[in-house]
Amino acid sequence: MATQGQNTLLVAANKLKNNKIKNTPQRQVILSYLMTSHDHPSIEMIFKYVRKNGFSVSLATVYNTLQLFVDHNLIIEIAADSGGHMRYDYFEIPHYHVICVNCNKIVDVFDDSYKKNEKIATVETGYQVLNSQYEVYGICPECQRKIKEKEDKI
Amino acid sequence: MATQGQNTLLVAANKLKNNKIKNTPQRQVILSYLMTSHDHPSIEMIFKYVRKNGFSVSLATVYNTLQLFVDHNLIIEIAADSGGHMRYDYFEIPHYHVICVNCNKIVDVFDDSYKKNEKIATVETGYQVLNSQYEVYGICPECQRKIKEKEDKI
DNA sequence: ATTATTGCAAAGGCTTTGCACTAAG
DNA sequence: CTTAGTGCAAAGCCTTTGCAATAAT
Repeated sequence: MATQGQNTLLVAANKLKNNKIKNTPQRQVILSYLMTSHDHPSIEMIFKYVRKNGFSVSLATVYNTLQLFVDHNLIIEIAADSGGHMRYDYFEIPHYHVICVNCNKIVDVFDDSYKKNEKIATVETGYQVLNSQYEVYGICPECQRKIKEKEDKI
Repeated sequence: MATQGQNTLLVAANKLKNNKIKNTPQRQVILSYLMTSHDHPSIEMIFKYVRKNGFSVSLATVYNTLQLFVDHNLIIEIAADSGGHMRYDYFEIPHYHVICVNCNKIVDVFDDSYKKNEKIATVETGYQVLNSQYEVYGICPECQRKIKEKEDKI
């Protein structure tokens, strides 16, 4: 988790301006974090990150800001991890998430073929489809190794 | 939401026995509800349903029981609806969910083609894939109608 | 100058926990 | 008979809310 560079803050500031969202330091930092990291952070991770980078924030502001970004379709909420926490992700390019059920690590797969199912869903249900999400659950390579080590000891 | 028939309770009881889960009235009713309804109920819906059918339950038991069923892969948790509540679904035949962002109504689509992406995910990430979920968000036909009526009035 | 955002602290709501009672195998 | 499940109430945790201070355009 590197310290926020000045330039990514400017990119975020521009994104806010384009979306007619009032610029505040908190919003810039939160958005730039979501844009540049692949952490898929939780509320708490975002809260800590902003403070670690020398900005003031309250949890209330983090909640407000994320809701605002979701409403503007800048980011998406990802289904709760196994601790029951929502995770957030900047969502410009369609992709899906592969989630480790052991350590909750989330990685992206940039393949939008899952979106094809939206057409089928429209026809089958009559719903006016707005978007869709695909999530894969499994065990990450690191946890596979750890589990194997444990088993070998027995 | 029809009253629970005796036979579906027996089916549920058998399912529990096959999974070596101790049979209790609460578990039978909850499982039979999930097996036969297409409600994709929330915790609260399940709680009310069980009491409405003349059985005693506490919320703690509902939470315990659902966790138990999830652990035994009898049911799945569906991502929170817009009220932030988890929804539960009996999951024997692969299918995905189409969720109304307005009224939270959930319908099934019995098409398992989304599962194909699991192979891609395995290759791309090295994760040992256990399962995957696909969710489509949109507006149900009924809400489309309601929204149209409102607009026509303006 | 005007309007929106921030942040604190308190309130709210959902979920979990501990423990005594009761039921299942 | 032994082990496990249920249910109540209390505790815990996350999220939301109200309002005064502050910052953005």
